[in-house]
Amino acid sequence: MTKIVTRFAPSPTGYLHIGGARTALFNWLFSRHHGGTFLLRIEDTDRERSTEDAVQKIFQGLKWLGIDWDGEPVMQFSRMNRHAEVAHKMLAEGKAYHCYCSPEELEEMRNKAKAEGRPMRYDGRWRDRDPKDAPAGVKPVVRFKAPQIGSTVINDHVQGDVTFQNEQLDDLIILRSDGTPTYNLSVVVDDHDMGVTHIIRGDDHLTNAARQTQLYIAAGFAVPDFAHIPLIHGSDGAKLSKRHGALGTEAYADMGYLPAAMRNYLLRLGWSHGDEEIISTQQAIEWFGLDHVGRSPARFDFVKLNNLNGHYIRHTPDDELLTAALPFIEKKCGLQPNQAQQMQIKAILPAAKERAKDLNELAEAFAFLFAVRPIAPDAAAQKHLDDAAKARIKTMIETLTGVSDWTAANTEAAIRALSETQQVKLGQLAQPLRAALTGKTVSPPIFDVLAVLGREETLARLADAAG
RNA sequence: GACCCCAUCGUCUAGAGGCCUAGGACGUCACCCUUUCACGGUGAAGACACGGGUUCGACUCCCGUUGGGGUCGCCA
Repeated sequence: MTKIVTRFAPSPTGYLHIGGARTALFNWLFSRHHGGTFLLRIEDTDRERSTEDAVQKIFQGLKWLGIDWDGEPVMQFSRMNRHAEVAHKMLAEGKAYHCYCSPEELEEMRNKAKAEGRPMRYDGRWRDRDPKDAPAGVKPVVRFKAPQIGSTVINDHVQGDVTFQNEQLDDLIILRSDGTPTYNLSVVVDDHDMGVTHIIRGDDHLTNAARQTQLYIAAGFAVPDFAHIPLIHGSDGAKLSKRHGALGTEAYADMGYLPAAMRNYLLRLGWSHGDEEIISTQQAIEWFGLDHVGRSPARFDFVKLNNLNGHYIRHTPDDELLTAALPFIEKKCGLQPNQAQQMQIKAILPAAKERAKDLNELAEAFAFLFAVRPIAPDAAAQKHLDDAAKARIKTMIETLTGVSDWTAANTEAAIRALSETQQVKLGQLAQPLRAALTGKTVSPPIFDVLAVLGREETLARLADAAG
């Protein structure tokens, strides 16, 4: 059995978007499952649109997701000469030819085809023409002499056998008039030279697969295995746009998603293993295969991502979670927590992480710790601070002042006792307490809040609220 | 428009002719837990797009219709 080689081949024209991330994940998982190799190739042949910044973003995005690649990334542009070499060989073998059509002529062909309701097909006017007819001063492109009869079939691991009639495919340009290779040629040559055995990529390349198959055959290369995975759609079923989540991975990092959650979400989008939902990366490597990749497009759903992210936040060990949350805490709380402050955060982290769907929410849960007195209650909290509540707070101050050993258990016991003697429900004491101490109606368990705030700060905040 | 692909609860999906009274997860609703919000627990509503075949028997196979998507560049 030959060693499996997969690759991810993005073009560096923007960020690593979510669809690309999933493609990379599938390739990575597939190669890791088979103990194979996963290569990275940057398709930077479009000099106009490719940027170094985008290359770095792709690297960072993959690293964030925890996807590592084998060896150095291949920069496609640097292999231009080799691509051209293959084209020239085809030319010499009569498998390709010079075409002297001007862009205007092509445009005309396109318009005519459109007007007649036909798809644009190059009509092959230079295919068998004598090179002596070449107009002077026109630099020709090189076109591939594609088979005109018969059919080309892709044995796709996801889509099954897909047959294209060769007459549907025209003679594509493999070398531009300036001598540079075009996409389909470059991809074929690179995938062959890199020894890629399995090409796993988006469904949008399915027609390219047919053209590329013809190229593989003409070049005398072995045709690799294909797996065209369905595209990811937006929540409305339409093409994934930015507002749907077609963002770069760094945007997801900023939104406070954990890489593990993202991996799990992306994995389940188009792939399944029975009823399994929470799947560790280790497990994914063990289970992943092309046979359970779905054939229909999936919609990107933030709600489910949030649920998964919440799960991973809850199950991340405190120390690890704190490290991940620190940048968010700095942003939300406006400070870099010192040692003592980190201790405070850690004290309520177990309670806070039960409540957060992302790292931003988690960080917000700590904001009350560092709020400066007097605390400004939000509108909802304000409602719990009416005159009756203030009176109760005054009583609670007296009660709490009597607590000698300031622990959550002791303050709770004191307040519970008070609720009984005063004949009020615990909630009527707890909510004003929460509002006065955190300025919010939602917080970690209130006696944990008292404990972490400490006696002095608690009493001071209560005094502020009592007016 | 031509070619190609797809079609199970709102969403992600299980399902390889009888195991399906169609399962799980998210979401929704109800109840329980409870100092808030969460978490957790229990339960409910909720789908095989439609029409023809094939078969003793179709969610599963075939054909068509409808709907959705992709591709039609000297971009990748």
